[in-house]
Amino acid sequence: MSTADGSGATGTRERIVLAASRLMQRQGYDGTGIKQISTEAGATFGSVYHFFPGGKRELAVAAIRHGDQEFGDFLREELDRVDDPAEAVAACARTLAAGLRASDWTDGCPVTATALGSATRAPEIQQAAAAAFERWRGLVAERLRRSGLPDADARELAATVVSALEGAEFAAQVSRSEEPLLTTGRQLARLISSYR
Amino acid sequence: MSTADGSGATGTRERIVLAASRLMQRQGYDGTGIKQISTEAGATFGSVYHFFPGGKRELAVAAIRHGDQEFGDFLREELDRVDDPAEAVAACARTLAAGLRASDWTDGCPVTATALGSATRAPEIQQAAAAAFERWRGLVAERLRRSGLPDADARELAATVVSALEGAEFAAQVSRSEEPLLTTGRQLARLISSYR
DNA sequence: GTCTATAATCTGATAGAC
DNA sequence: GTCTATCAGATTATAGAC
Repeated sequence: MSTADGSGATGTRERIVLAASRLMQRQGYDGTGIKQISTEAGATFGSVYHFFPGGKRELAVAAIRHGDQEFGDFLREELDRVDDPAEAVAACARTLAAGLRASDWTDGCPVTATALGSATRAPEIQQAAAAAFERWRGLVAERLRRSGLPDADARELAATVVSALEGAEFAAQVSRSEEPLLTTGRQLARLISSYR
Repeated sequence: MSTADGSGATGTRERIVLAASRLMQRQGYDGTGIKQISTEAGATFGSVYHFFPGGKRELAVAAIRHGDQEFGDFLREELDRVDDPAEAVAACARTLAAGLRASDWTDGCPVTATALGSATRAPEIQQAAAAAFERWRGLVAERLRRSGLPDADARELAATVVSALEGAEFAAQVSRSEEPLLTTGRQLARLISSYR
């Protein structure tokens, strides 16, 4: 279900956000033009400014919020698949690695590329990215608490897991190799296991 | 000593590379113009193309190589300051956090921002970034081996340390908080200690 | 809501004088 | 090696017809 009303139909606004998210994920904020976004979305140039009067900045914030949702859903699903939380985090890393390879190393984190570089100029973008990281940390922490970890430990571990996965995904992307993600996943599992 | 010949004088070429590295670190590849680089370097527009006939791409590769050197030197120095390798990695994270705050959260990793987004279009840039990560992993692994860790463990840990520090630095940058780096540093220290 | 035309500006890159 | 002028194209954004 990709629409708000659940009808399955994709409105113009939604297609624009989706295209912006995908393109900025690969090319960054400054590397992606509004013209390219509108073309990819099958919308006209004017439609973009009709739905996003704030222009590129407003569109980037919407794209980051979309990536926030997307990666959050991934984390929730993947972490619930396996009983052992340490093994669940390692599985996350493996799935991310497979996805990265499947996209020929182009589709990294949907938030990182968009926020990096534009953050200093646009506070709204930086804040949207910060909110995404905060939410992801919360999701992982919740999962760890559910496994019996004390709140303080769960929060520390969650922050480490999100940061490490983020960095490993970028390392894997530029190295064009699954190794950094797989290795980091294994070591994160070991770290989590040490708390029990 | 910032010059190749050790004289201390800064040539035009070197000033251009330095300015490019700093600006791309903050604004990314596409967000940084050659005009801005030449102005910041105190050089003329034509000088840039005199030293870098390959244009912006060639300049970006030189900027990444400079960042590679810079962060490599930092790692080497910082890791040699403390005897215990686990504590040394935590100290690295603390120093990075302090530097990030001191720059008002603008100066993240000198390689990440430059490579992200431009990597798909320019293979030379992606390769330069991959080489940087590889070198950093080697430096950390060497330090861990020197502390008595078996080669296999040292390599796994080194890859994890570099990825995690990278991700934590970005998380700290967008969150405008030292917390992600400090937390990740503590947990990496715990992980390393668990190997002994 | 959709679409086109256009304004105003900026970009990377080149040529050539000094 | 330094500097300036300039080209051709792309960029964000706006105006207004339909």
